[in-house]
Amino acid sequence: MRYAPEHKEATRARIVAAASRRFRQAGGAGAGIAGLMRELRLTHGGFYRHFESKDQLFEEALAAAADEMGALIAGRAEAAPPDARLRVIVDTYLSEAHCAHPEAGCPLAALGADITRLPRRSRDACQRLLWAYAARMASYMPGATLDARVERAALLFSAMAGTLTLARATSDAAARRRLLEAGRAFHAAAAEV
Amino acid sequence: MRYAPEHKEATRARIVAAASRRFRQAGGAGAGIAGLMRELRLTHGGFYRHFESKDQLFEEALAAAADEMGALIAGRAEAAPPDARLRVIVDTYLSEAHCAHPEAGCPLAALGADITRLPRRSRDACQRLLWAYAARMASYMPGATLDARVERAALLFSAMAGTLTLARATSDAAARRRLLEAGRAFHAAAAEV
DNA sequence: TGTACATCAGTGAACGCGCGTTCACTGATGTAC
DNA sequence: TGTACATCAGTGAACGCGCGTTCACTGATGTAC
Repeated sequence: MRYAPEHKEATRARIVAAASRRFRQAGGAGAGIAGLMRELRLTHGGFYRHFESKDQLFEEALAAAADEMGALIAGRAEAAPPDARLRVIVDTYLSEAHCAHPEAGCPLAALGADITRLPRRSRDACQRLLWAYAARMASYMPGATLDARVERAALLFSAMAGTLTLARATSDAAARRRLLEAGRAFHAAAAEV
Repeated sequence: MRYAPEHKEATRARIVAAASRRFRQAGGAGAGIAGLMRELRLTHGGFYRHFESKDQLFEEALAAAADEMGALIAGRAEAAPPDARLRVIVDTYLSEAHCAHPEAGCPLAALGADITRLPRRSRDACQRLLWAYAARMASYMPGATLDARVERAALLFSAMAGTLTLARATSDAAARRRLLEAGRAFHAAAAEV
């Protein structure tokens, strides 16, 4: 059947949004096209009217995740007084909520290792998205030059992503809470120089 | 045919060693039983004489990787004067060699995200291995109590694992080198308190 | 205004493929008598 | 000492399954005449 002209775009956006969640939840290999389309009450055959390949979807899902996470962090930071922003960023990133919900969280923590294993072409695209995400966070970082602030953002966020991953792998709830709490102090101190 | 009594143990060890490399290289989902056994010039059917499941192999491969990495870091640290050990650890971990060879490197950086997605039973076992790896590194960390040193090791190594993952995802060689170099300074400073 | 045709998002069966796992079998050696 | 049998690491075909991808088809709407 024929649909309204904005219909296709809306479906495409729904696919990207759902994929963004599912990839972060289950990993690049763990989330499949069929299950994704079933969630949206569509059939898997239609997928290729919207995307050339699963890799292309992965890239767009990663972009959406980086946008979402960037907006969340920027929103929290902007709402705080300037001298509290770094601490708010660290506290938000290493919160129990973020730890418990990888599907709504940082793509570097959830998908970083997957990106290292992508074919060259996709890895290049994903890498650019990751660094754009760091660049967006640069304005909240200390540093004399923009380059120094971007570098600082890349270091702080990658470091926090590692600690968040260890926390997510830690099944004991008390140990996980302790690690996150210690991580907030550790990374806040590291971020300040 | 019948084999010498030590033969089975030797084959098992070869499987674990190869799996440890392959999992770190390709990820938990990317490395399969058939390819692994083919590398060892065995057939995949024989695998189940040695292991109950792929998950069990993953646990043992992770243990082997943690042992290997722990021994490498401890060896480098022990060879350095006491007050240089932290810096040697950070320089070794964030070296270009470690970045270029995930298959011989830190299991937290290569497999951390995979561990968060394991079924509960396996995740518990893997989590214990990760924390034992941190505990082994604790003796080189500053801190008043053993708990504080273990926590510091967990924070430093998880943080460095995140930065290493970002470096591995960064396809531009110059940017990767810069990130690793800046990372060595950043994490060395963070580790010292 | 009515009719014929083009469009194209979505359908659902089918493709080949590799996965983890199972199983009947092989055959050299060790053990029992 | 010779013979019959048990052992068991490794073989290779087969299991069902889900994967990414392709494709002939559907059918409501828009367009051309």
